[in-house]
Amino acid sequence: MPSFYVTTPIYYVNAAPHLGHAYTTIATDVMARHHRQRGDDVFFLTGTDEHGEPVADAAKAQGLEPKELADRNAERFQALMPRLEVSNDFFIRTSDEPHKRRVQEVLERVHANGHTYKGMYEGWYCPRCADFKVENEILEGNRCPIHEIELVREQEENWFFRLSSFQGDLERLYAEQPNFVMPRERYNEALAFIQSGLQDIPMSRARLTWGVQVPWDPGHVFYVWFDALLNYYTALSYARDGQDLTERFWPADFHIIGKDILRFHTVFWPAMLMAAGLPLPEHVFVHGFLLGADGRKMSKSLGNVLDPFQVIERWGTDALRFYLLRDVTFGGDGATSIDAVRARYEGELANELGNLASRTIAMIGRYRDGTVPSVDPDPAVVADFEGLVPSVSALVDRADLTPALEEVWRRVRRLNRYVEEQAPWQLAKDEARAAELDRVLRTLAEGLRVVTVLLWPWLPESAEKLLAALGAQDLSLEHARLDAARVGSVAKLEPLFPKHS
RNA sequence: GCCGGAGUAGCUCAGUCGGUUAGAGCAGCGGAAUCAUAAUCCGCGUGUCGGGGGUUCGAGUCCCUCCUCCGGCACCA
Repeated sequence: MPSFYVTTPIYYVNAAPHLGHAYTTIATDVMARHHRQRGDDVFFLTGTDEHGEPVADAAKAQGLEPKELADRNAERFQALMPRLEVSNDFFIRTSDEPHKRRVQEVLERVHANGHTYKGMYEGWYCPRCADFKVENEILEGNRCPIHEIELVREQEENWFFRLSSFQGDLERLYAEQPNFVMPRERYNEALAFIQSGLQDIPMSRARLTWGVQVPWDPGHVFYVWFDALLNYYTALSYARDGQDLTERFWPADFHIIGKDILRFHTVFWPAMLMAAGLPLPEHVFVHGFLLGADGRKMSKSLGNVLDPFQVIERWGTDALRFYLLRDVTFGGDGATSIDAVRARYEGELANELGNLASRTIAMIGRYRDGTVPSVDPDPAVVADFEGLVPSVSALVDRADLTPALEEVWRRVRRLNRYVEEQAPWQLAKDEARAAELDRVLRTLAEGLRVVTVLLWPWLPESAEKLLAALGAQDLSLEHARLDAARVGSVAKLEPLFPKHS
């Protein structure tokens, strides 16, 4: 049984969950569910990133300990998962003790392998924040973005990671594994960055305590990215009590990320693993940004933000999942709006799929008392479904989730067309054509079942409801064929995607 | 400035290695049907494929150049 290990980024607990978090998580969930249907041994990880200065600062501002703030916000992210119908196998928090111990082990190895050194970091420092500021956040006149006071030039002794020494190895990795970073344009972007020359990066902070302690120099904590990236590796060691899943699942098949964190995942992360002597993930897939209806970046001040919870309340979680992966090609940027959600919901989920289910079940009920005739399906439709499963699988393997969905949806449309072509209500009037009607109903029942099984990763809730009505709950792709004859009798079903809600 | 991306029908976009008359969905107009959540199905597009130049028997698809827009430019998570 092939294993499949897929991850979302871990979400920084300084912000509240929003559409962007939902988007990445849903996409990753679709991949995980699809692989489970294939019978793969799947592990799907998500979680929260909790260390670092922003959390420490925010906690201080609210009069809390960092851990208290992290607990509070991590809970909100954990609560998000069931609301999105997300089927993660574990939820990691970087404040977990086993995570911290494992981070120390791995980075101790990086240190022992000679990839670190003590150096001097010099930068603009805010005495009030007790922290360094980076060039692009500094205000005009060299002032702190928070306190607006003048910054001073200061130095701090830090541990550095010899990123520069991995330039050749990284270039080789990119040459040998052209699918290490996908899609192509992101590969180009990452490679261009590598080729432009890599500098060593600080890997510890001396002035901060909210983090993972550097084992060989306890006055320091690791810079948060070193601790955060390692979650993908550490989680496997303690996600299941008394079991270490590392051998079974490492290296990861896919890290799904947004383009805002490209550099960390496509450059620092593989270098870090190389330095620790660990195998590298197969693929980092970088998706785009969801934009406002006006095609601009979503922002509260522009008022163009799509609220995922509003969508869920009005149309349900499946509608959100479907919309996000249907209307915006996964990988690229795309505009989003509540009107577009409604259009997809009514035009496709309700009118096409929902109505196909209603008319199919109703006709089997009306003409055959709810029992699907035991005859062979129509060869013409069988032919149109030929190769569907392999082609969807191949697309999901490349994280082409939008074309994969389109591939299935074409069959939904095919079935509605089939109803019109055959006009079962005409056949029903003529006893002599009973065999034809039998075949049409069988074809529709199985066709509906097959598309529903294939749609399950995108529409888990509705698909399960529909399959229950068809009395065929088997989700495995092995039986996603028209001739599998799984549907025996059908049960009445309320509209799957009601309108006016 | 440098790097990456985008510019294709009213709207949103797809176009893999360059190859038959450039596609889909939506919206619009016309029609058919009545099993169904009045849901479906069929028909209807004279698009300078951002501008210009080049390579080629042949370019939306490769090269050069220009224009417009978006994003990134490392110690911010």
